[in-house]
Amino acid sequence: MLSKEENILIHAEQLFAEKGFAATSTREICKAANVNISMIAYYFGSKDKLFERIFEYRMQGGITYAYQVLEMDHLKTIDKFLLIIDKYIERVRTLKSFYLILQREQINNNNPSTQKFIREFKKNYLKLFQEILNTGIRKGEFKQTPELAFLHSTVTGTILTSLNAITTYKEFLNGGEGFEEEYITQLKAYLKKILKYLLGHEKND
Amino acid sequence: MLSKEENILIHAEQLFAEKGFAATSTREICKAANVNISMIAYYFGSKDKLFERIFEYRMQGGITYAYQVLEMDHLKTIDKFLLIIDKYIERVRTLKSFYLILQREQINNNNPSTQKFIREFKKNYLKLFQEILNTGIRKGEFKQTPELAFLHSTVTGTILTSLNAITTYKEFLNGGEGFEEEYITQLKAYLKKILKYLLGHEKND
Amino acid sequence: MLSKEENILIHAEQLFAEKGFAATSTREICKAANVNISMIAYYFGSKDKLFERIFEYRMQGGITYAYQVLEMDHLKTIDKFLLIIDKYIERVRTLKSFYLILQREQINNNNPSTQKFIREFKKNYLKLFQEILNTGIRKGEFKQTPELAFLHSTVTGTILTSLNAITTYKEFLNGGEGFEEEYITQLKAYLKKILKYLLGHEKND
Amino acid sequence: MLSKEENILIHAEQLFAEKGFAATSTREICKAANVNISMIAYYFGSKDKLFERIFEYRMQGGITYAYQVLEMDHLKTIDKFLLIIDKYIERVRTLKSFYLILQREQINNNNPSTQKFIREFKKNYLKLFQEILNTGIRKGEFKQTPELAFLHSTVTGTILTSLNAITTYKEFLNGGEGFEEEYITQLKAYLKKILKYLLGHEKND
DNA sequence: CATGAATGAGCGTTCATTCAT
DNA sequence: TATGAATGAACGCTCATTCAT
Repeated sequence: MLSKEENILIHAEQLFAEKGFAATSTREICKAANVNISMIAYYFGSKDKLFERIFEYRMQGGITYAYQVLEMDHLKTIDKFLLIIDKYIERVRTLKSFYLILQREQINNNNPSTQKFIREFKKNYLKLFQEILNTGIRKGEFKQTPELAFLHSTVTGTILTSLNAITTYKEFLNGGEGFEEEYITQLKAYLKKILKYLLGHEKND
Repeated sequence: MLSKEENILIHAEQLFAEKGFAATSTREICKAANVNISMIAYYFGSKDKLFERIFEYRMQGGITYAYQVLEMDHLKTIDKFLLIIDKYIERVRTLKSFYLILQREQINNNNPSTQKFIREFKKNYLKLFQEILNTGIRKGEFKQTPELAFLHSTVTGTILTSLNAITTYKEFLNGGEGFEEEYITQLKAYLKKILKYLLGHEKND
Repeated sequence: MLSKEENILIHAEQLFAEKGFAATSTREICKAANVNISMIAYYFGSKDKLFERIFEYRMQGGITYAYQVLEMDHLKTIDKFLLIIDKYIERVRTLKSFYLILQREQINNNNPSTQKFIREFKKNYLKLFQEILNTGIRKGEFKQTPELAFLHSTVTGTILTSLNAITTYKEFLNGGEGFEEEYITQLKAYLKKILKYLLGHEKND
Repeated sequence: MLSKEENILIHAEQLFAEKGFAATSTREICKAANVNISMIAYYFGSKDKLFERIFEYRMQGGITYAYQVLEMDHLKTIDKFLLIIDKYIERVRTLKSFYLILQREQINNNNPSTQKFIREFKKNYLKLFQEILNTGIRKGEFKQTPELAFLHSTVTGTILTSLNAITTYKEFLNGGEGFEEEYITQLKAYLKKILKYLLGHEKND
């Protein structure tokens, strides 16, 4: 059972994802959440702070799983990387609305308080990627490393773009029942292939 | 010399790019364009129609260059592809504001009239890519083709993500004077490498 | 030690004095009094009733001292009058906040319940003044009496205006330490002089 | 014929006078002035600025008449003073609403922008009074001068208090038709008497 | 003679748009 | 293919108050 506060948060997130922050009115959110118009001020202080709270709520613990994976000593570095990417894909799919907001905020640059979050978030991912590359190189598993910025752009760009456009692609390709799951499986395989190539990893599957 | 109408269009585009459609007021646009407050209604009918007009204005002839390239018979298919991508990168950089709007609108799904444009735009690119792949395969230049959706996601995702985040990357990498041009050159080389690999193209540079 | 109820009362009085009734929120009062937000409804019923209660609280026994003075048979009537005025000045200074509220309410005429209080209060003072004048005339101490309304206006008008503006005057006259006490002493002497003149009282000091 | 702007101004002044600034809503003002709810923002920018504009509108040229009187060389100083006071009384009666607002603002001290006006206004009056006193003394017409602050308090305090309370006094004194005009005449005579006494002026009427 | 979450009306203001010229 | 005054709906938010505990 959701608390009233979380209830507002979830509905706000969904509407912000669909329409954007400015185009979503507090009245709309409250109507969707079936709460009184003054509850946003009551629980969050303001519309802006509600927006920030969504970021706090969704970003906490976002990257911790990745570091747990890094410590799994029985795995090869490439598999750690692929596992982290799988996890990232799952996260984007689960927190679909939030990742739409996140992408939009990366395009905007007029909300200082969320920019701070996003910048930190992005730098954490860049550090993580760097660490993986270093490990792979040190262990002799990776023969080369591409420019970090481009590797990151390809991984996140491919994942987000392909997930965003899934319905367009489905339509273009006349996909039917079960399209999405098959699509995700293929996406993972596709990324695996690209990464192995980019990192100069020996092929063994 | 810009016509009054174009003058409004350009300023509107810039503001929409910076702040989003809903967060930009018509007053703001008119102030920026230094025109009377009722000029938007006068020239475009409404704020919504002004927005659509930006799409019409910027999207016309967007893909025609690509088809001219396709007809350059002296070029190898892979080089045609790379030329088209280079041209696309230039276009994104030149029409920076518009591509920010475009990306945001791809995330939104609440503006039917622009969705129509975007969907058409995207399908045109998918068709173009398909055509290139077919040609390359037919001529024996490409040994394999990845799933169209993923290829498209990687190309546009990598380009847009890396261009959007250029300042973040510059900061993260402590880049100085001339960073951007070097960055673009490297991006093109990086994409060339990935594409050649994905298409099973023989290495010759 | 103040009761919780009085605690609210005192803080409300101070805030109403500083900002006016309408501009002071119940939240503000409760915060200042460090009590729960529903305590005003609990103790007083409503914000309006709290305001009325301040009037009841401060006006009770306001004029009783004056009637005690009237019975001091060893005093000359003029001295009774001056004693009452001194006492009034002290009262205005002690209940500074309340007298600010009172003055403002005399200007307003949109609060029926406080208007009732004020009208009664003012009439009591007019009656008191009338009684003093009658006594003085009867005893042959006063040779003349000015129009009651004007006498009252001069006494209260001079006192309240000069006390309200004390900081402005201090600034205008470059007053230093001890300015206020000296100012009050002079004010009393000034009023004494005027009253003796207006009442045709023989000078003897 | 009033301009729309002045129309709003006059109705706002009246409502502010009756109920105070905070207790008067912009909707109320617009309803009274029979204009659209957004006209306040349109003409004045905000409710606060409308309030300030009332001050600018009413205070301009407030004291100029007094200085014209000062230059009437055929008049005795005491008559100049009395003429200025008569003019002041007329002004208070004509701009009744504004003087109610003014008095309330003198009690409040939480509106910096009007405080500035009022402080200046008051200091101008104090200077004027000072000038009159100096002239009277220099010419030998005045034998003494009371403390400026008290003289000012008595003059303005008596006038404003007696004018504010006119209905209360009328009620208390069972006044009928023509009460007010008679009351004003008596007030002027009363002030004349007090002033002559306070200034040590020879009696000649 | 207490609490604090919750309410809904109303606040000042901004919005895209319309209208008379 | 112009103007700017004017409109009324909607905005985010604050208000005094209520209600279940």
